[in-house]
Amino acid sequence: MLLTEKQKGLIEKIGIVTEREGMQPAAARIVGLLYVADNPELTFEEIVQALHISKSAASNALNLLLQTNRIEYTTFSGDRKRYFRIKVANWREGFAKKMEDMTSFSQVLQEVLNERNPETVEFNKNLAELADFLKYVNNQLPGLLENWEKMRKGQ
Amino acid sequence: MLLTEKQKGLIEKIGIVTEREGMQPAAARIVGLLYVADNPELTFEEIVQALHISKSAASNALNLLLQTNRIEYTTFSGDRKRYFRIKVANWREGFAKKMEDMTSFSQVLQEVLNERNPETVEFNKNLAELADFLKYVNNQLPGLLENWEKMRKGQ
DNA sequence: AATTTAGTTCTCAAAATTATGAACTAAAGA
DNA sequence: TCTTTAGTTCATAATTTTGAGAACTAAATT
Repeated sequence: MLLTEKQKGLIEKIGIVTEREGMQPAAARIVGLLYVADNPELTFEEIVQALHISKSAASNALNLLLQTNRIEYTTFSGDRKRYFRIKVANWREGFAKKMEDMTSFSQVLQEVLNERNPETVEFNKNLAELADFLKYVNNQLPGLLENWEKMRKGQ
Repeated sequence: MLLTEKQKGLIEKIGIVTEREGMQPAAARIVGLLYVADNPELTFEEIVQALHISKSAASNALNLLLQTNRIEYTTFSGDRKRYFRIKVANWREGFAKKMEDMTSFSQVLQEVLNERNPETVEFNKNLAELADFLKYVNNQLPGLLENWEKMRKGQ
């Protein structure tokens, strides 16, 4: 596979963002590659060769990405290879996941609040505010998604 | 400082969330401690003792947290100690930061889109959708914050 | 049955991250 | 000026993470 310098740069950029989200380096590069490559369906070998990583690194990273639902693959009859691709149509799920994380953090804050020394009034007030805001955002986000869908259709 | 089992558990929970956000372990536990401790203003030594970490670990972690604007400290005249506390009133800033991250990812996706093979129509469509949604959410979130403030005042 | 091949697993090494403890600094107080 | 103390820095140790390469597996092909 041929990658332009521009493409390599973008893979790096996406890789860095994805790493910051907690992905390991090899997996993060694979994500970048699958976003950028001319053909969005790549085989195991193409990935290994494009990123200059070992088969074991590729195998581990691909399985991790499959487990975390960030990629998927298809096969074709009479061809043993798997064709991996980013689940880009899947971003709604990823979005939902982030919301869950937020909710659960809000709940931890609520728990903290229940345990807190009641004498630290100002501090507790701020904490309660934060917990409440997180809850609010969480409630509002699904509506935001709906509105966006509507707006799209409207156009 | 005396910590109940419940408090220790909460420090751990917050620590794990904070680590997942990219903080190093010691810093993440300090964050947890400052949320949970009865007194939300702790000295260097109290932190060292409460978390059983070395002075150097505490020093590094506290400076990291100061730099990233997650904590601050006050001093009192005639007392050389610094009293560290979570910038919990500061969550709006943290929120803004997350939004920026989102925007910049949306921009990377836009760049990817500009470079993409135009023949992969479906893929490109999904990508464009994602980029557009991120942009949309970004535009809407400030209004969400405003509405929340209004709602608060209204109550 | 032997071979090819897509991918996995295992062992181990390299690299990066994190933490320790001791020595040090600098301001304050005696 | 000597001592105390809050915090820093440095060398280095421990731990974790990551990746390589070779051996292996299992299905398909010959």
